[in-house]
Amino acid sequence: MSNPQHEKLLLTWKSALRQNGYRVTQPRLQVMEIVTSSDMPLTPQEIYHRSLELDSPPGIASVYRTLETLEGLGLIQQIHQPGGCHGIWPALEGHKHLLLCTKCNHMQVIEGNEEIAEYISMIEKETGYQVDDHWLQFFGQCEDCLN
Amino acid sequence: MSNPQHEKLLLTWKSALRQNGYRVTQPRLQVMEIVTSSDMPLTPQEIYHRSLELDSPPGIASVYRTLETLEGLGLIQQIHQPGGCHGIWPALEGHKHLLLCTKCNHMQVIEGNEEIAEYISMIEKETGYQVDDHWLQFFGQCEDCLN
DNA sequence: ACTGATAATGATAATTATTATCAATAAGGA
DNA sequence: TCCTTATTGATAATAATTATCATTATCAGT
Repeated sequence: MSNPQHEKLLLTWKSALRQNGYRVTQPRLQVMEIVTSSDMPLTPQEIYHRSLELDSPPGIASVYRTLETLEGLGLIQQIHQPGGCHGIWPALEGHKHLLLCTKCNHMQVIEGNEEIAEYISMIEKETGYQVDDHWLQFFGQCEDCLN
Repeated sequence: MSNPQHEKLLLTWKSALRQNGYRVTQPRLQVMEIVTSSDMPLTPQEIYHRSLELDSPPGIASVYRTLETLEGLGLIQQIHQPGGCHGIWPALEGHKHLLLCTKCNHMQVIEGNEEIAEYISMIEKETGYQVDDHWLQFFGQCEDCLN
C-alpha cells in the first residue's frame, strides 16, 4: 500500500514471469500484490495470512511455490533481522564487525571502530531515524580458500 | 578446536551459569564445548549432530534448552547469513543499506555509496580476505515511532 | 472466441524443526 | 553420603515447510 514502486514493480514481475516461461496465474498475482504493496518484510506465513482476506485466497503451498519462483528469478530476497535464523556463536563483546567466508563458512571478528560514525549521523539527519545499533557483515573468501 | 578463546570462554560460561543459579551439568558442558570450540556458526541441529559423536550425547531437547539458557545469559547470539530467515521483500537493485525500525518493523532503503570502501580495503589488507560483498543494516526507531 | 496441451493449483500427507510434558536422574549444598 | 530439586531423556505436540497427485486454469495455436 505505501510502497510507491508497487504498480511498476508488479508489471515488471509479470513480464519477468512470462519471459521465463511462467504463467501469470491468480495465486501468483495475489502473492505478488501482497509482497509489492507491503511496507515491511513479510514471512511466508504472514503473506499467507494476509491473503486470506482475499476472495479466493491461494493455498499455502502456492504461496511457498510462488515465493520460491520469485526468488529463483531474483525478484525477491530474504531480509534478516535479529530474532530469526540459527547460527550459534559465542556472544561478541562491544561492537564488532563480521567477516564471513562464503566458501568454508569461517567467521572472523573485527573490532568495530568509528569507521561509519559519520555515515550514521548523516543517515539520522536525512531520515529522522534514531539509529541505536548497526550490523555490518562482510562476505567473501578467506585467505585459505583463495589458495 | 581452532577457536583460541575456547578454554577461557568455557571457564567464563561455567561460572556464569553458577553465578546465576544454574547447575553445570554434563549435557550443558557438552553443548558449550561444541559451541566454544567451533570456528563457524552452528545451528542447533548441527550442534546436536556433532554431539552424537560423544560418549553419552545429550538429548535434542537439552541442546535446545542449553542454547536458550546461554542466550538468556547473553553468552551466545544468533548470526544471520544469507540463506536463512524469512522476511520477504522486493529485490533491491544495486547496493543498498537498510534502516529498520525495531518498533514498527518499518524498513527504509538507503542508497549505498562509498562510505565504507576505505574500511573494506583496510580489512582486506589486514585479514587477507577478499571481500566480495557487504551487508550493512541499521536498527533504531523511525520518525513516527519516536513521537 | 474456442480448443488442447500442460503448467500450476488445492488439498493433504510427509518431513523437519522446535517446544512442551512428565517421570526419572543427577548436581551440589548440608 | 544424603536430600532437595533443577535438569534430563524420551516422546508427544506444535509449527513450518516440502512433496504428492488428481483436478483446474493458463495461454499458444487455431
